[in-house]
Amino acid sequence: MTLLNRNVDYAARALVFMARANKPTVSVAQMEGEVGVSRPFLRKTLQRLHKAGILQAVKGKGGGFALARNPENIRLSDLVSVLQGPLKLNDCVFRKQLCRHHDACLLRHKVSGIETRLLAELDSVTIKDLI
Amino acid sequence: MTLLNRNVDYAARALVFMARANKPTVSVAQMEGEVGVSRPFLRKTLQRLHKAGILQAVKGKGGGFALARNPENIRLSDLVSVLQGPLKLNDCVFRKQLCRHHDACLLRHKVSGIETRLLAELDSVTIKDLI
DNA sequence: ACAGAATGATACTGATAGGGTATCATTAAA
DNA sequence: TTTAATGATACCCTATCAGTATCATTCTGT
Ligand code: FES
Ligand code: FES
Repeated sequence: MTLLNRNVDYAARALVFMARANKPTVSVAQMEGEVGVSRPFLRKTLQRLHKAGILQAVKGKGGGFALARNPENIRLSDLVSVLQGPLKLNDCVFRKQLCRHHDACLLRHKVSGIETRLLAELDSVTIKDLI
Repeated sequence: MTLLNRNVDYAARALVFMARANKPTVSVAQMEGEVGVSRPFLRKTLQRLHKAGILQAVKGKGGGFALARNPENIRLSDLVSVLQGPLKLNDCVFRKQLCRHHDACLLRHKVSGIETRLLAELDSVTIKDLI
């Protein structure tokens, strides 16, 4: 199991770079070196964050990306939910009816609690924390 | 991201079933109904747990599987590490050199802390808790 | 007007992991 | 010797991960 996939990894580094840059926009070309991933791939990732409202984008010459919110308002959980999709609960939690005694199931409750606390941890880390 | 895959899900149910059964061994045929998965698949899963020393196995007629340890000594983290492999850290944590400032990296430390606490949670749940 | 630099959108590819089936060998009880 | 069980492999299909390629669009500077 991988907690964070590469997209989240790259995105976090790129966003930290942007937060530090103190410029209206930063182009992918300027970031690729520091982030350590090819330009087209990083671009696709940042486009997804743009669609999700986490980044602003300016097209055309001199354009690029910028944080759409203050760094302290962009959370690791935001990146995860956009780039890895929502945290899927364990199957019996998700698809009810998989086993009987669904409501009383202790595994379900334990796992649900663990996932809630994991999400809270991902929520508690912001881009500002990483600068 | 899925915290627990189906193998872990099925295995947990099967192990709880065995713990409750109070018999020397339980065959896969006896479990498949309660666990809700096909016999060959459940069998493969339990064989892996046997290889890992978590289950005992008795071949031949009347045979089956049994817990190799007391239920309070079999942890959710055991099932996860056998059936999902070890928790892989985020890429930059794992493959050093991916980005510079590796030692000082805050993302790395944050994620590492989150993963440690997640593992501790998986460690704290035993089969006994689920009976 | 035009060239160049940037993102938007989409399609494609290859590798890996998840989820599952099928088959044959081996063991032991009845 | 039949039958019921696990041991060990070899497959298969599908989805996700990771990355590339291409063309369209928009904006700036000359
Ligand atoms: S609800 Fe299915 S394992 Fe608990
Ligand atoms: S060590 Fe690579 S992102 Fe921190």
